[in-house]
Amino acid sequence: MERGLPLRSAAGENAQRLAWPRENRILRRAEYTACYEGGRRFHTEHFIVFVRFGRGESPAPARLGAAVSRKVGKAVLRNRIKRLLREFFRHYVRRIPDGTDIVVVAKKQAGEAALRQADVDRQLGAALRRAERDARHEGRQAPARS
RNA sequence: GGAGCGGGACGGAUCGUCGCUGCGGGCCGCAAGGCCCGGGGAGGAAAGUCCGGGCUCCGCAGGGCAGGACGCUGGAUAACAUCCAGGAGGGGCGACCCUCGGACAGCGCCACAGAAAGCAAACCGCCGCGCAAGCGGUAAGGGUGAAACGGCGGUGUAAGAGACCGCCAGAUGUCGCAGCGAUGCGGCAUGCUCGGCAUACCCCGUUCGGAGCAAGACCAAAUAGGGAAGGGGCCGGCCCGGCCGUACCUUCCGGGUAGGUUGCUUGAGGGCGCGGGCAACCGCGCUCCUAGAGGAAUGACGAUCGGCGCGCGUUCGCGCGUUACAAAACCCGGCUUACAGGCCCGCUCUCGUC
RNA sequence: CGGGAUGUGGCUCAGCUUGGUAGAGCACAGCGUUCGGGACGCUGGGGCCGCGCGUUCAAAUCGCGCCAUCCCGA
Repeated sequence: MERGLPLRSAAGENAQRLAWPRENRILRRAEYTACYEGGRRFHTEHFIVFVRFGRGESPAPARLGAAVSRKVGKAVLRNRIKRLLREFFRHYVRRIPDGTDIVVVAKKQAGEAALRQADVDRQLGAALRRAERDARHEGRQAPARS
């Protein structure tokens, strides 16, 4: 709440719920590509995070997309990493502005390390704070691009 | 006690908080949908995708060739490369394990060594004749090799040889008995003893149509159900044969969709009992319902108790570490591979004690 | 879901069809040449042929099962 991240609702009115329903997911390939090309990129120890503010549509909840390729590991491990990413998003979605798309790509090292939820929270939280700060620094409010 | 063989079943438990999903019920809403409650929610291999089927479409799924797969016998089964029972050969002290058509149908291969590697031959030898060179007779012995034309003993001979005899091993033919059969046991005859490799081609026998749930069906939306070029199309690759017929297919240009429902989980299904069968398995009766996602749900955090290992301790207990492999994607039957731990049953060998 | 290819010295590849000797180029080491280096010449070392089992007298080669990497089609 401090640190400048505004407290917004995830989807609809219920701001108290910590959920991750369908409209909060990035599904289409074109949306992923838009994030890769139009978003800011941040590297953490185990992930590459793309953040794109201000998607522009009127009902625009924040969304998350996870990309975990087969280089990372076998199916069980890949599923677990995706769930850890969703769990982070579920907890932090209230601090993310509406219309923000986040795509997280797992690096190969993510499979080799025994990740815990705390590790994911720390890395992605730091990346999001930097994205928010850079966006304010760049000019006006965060959703400046169109 | 130690070492081992075969088979079977399991593969953490409970609670709290926050989430996901589909089912049932209730409430709100014109609707899309939302909220609340209840009870479900990964595996023995879900894996690799190596076989076999079901199901769906190709109108029907025909004949031949090509190609693939399989390969002792009998049975089980929807089917199989699986399973059960048996046979033969090989390995192991043993429990037990492994392998399986055909080499007088053809085409081939057998390096090096060796005289000679497959049908006939003779390097050193041995024997006879000859002064010698050499000629002839031999295949017992030597040596080479993965493999060398049966083995042992005798008769015989110039020296030798199944040349002949006895026993043994094998081959071929034939007969009898047992068995559904693979095959086994036994008798007789022939001195026949002329190899191996088909997991290289091949031959014989059996078997196989193609695709695959992104199969397929329905609804909705969208576009001019557009233009150009080529090909008649379909029935696994080819041929025959058949069927359909102005549709269909391919490529390019320019556009438009790529949303929802269904298929989707009750099935060659699981458990128990009885009966048949050596068994695999089958039949009958009762009973149970046990994931259905869709860029893809079963997770995160915390607590307690377990299992195993190590240390302190050695009654209790305490601390630390560890708790595997691996994620359903239409569904079954198998195979193969991965796996922390422990559990049960039967059996073998060996050591010690009584 | 369906189909295909490749694993051989440090690197890039031959050899596999038709089984017996693993070879080439670059790289490496030594020597020569040069005042020295490069280039060049000569000599040399280096391989469990991805892993396991099988067939065979004998397997990089043939058969089966795994592992890894890469590429197509829907």
